[in-house]
Amino acid sequence: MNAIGFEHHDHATCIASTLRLAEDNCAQRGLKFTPVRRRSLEILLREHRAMGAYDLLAVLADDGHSAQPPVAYRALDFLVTAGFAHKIERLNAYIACCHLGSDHTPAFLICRNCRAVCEANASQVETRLDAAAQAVGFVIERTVVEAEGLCPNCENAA
Amino acid sequence: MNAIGFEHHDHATCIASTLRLAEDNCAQRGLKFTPVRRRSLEILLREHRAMGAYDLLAVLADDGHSAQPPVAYRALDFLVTAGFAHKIERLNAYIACCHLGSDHTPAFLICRNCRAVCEANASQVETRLDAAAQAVGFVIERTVVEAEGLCPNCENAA
DNA sequence: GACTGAATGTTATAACATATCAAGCACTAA
DNA sequence: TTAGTGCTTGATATGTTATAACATTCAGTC
Repeated sequence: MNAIGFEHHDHATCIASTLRLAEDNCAQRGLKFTPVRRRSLEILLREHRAMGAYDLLAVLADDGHSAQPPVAYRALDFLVTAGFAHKIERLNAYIACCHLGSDHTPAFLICRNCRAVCEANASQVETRLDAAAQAVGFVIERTVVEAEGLCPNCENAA
Repeated sequence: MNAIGFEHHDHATCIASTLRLAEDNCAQRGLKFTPVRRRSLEILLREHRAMGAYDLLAVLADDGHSAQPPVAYRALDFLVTAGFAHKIERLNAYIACCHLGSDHTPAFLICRNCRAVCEANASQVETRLDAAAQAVGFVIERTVVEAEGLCPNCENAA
């Protein structure tokens, strides 16, 4: 498991390189990485934890963008569809993907205290579920795996 | 995996016996299985798929109960806490538990077409996640496993 | 320049959820 | 028996998350 989310790292570099990755990725796929979309991803990356759509909207509004909900939801929809961000269902919130570019099935470890989110790999989990689903004739299209608890930092602080 | 949710079964008996189970369970644990709570569970069992809180509320209102949101949310909170119902995070909806009484870690197969939900067992899934979480020092308290796709019925109809 | 399609702006509203305080009701202990 | 205690319910208000619908702008291109 990769513990990005709970560990310290060079955040400025992480943001810059991810944005560049996203840019290249869009160019390759013919997607339009517009200012709002780019800025939204940047905000999510900077925050580095689950953000509500309205939290994002507030920051976008400070930038001078329109402050209407669809602005945020459209940007988020683009980012999630493109694979640049994920929705955390448990929190009704969104987070930048930290394995951008690689096709992956994420699982999330969500700290109930500080809202930090660690993106882990759920491919093994999905394999198991898939087998079970096949047994009853169910065709899985998308899987949500989210664990809620205490991250190392909050656990130690308690 | 148990395919309750996608298979036909004697529904009237299933409802009656589950209600009885819940009743006994409450008696044992000193919980109050009040009319609203009982009726809410009955409605969820009868529907047998994910229901929004406001869907439940509408039915309760038809019964003559107060039609204010807290009525539904309190009942749902009781049922979920008692283990008689589960929340489906992906849908912001609720479903009656079909393994009432046994301590279990549910996984859900959610049909995106008909909203039918099959409650499967996720204990293996959780074991894997737990190991991964321990590796980064995360303490899991609750796990959400939800797969979205097409149930056998809708798959065949397509 | 006019057409096309995608992106964005804007208004309105739907859908989901909780805070707060008052009132009722069952249990119990003096 | 009655006063107290705590849980349940009633009621009002509001907060939070999300989308429908339609107008406008803008880049690309014929």
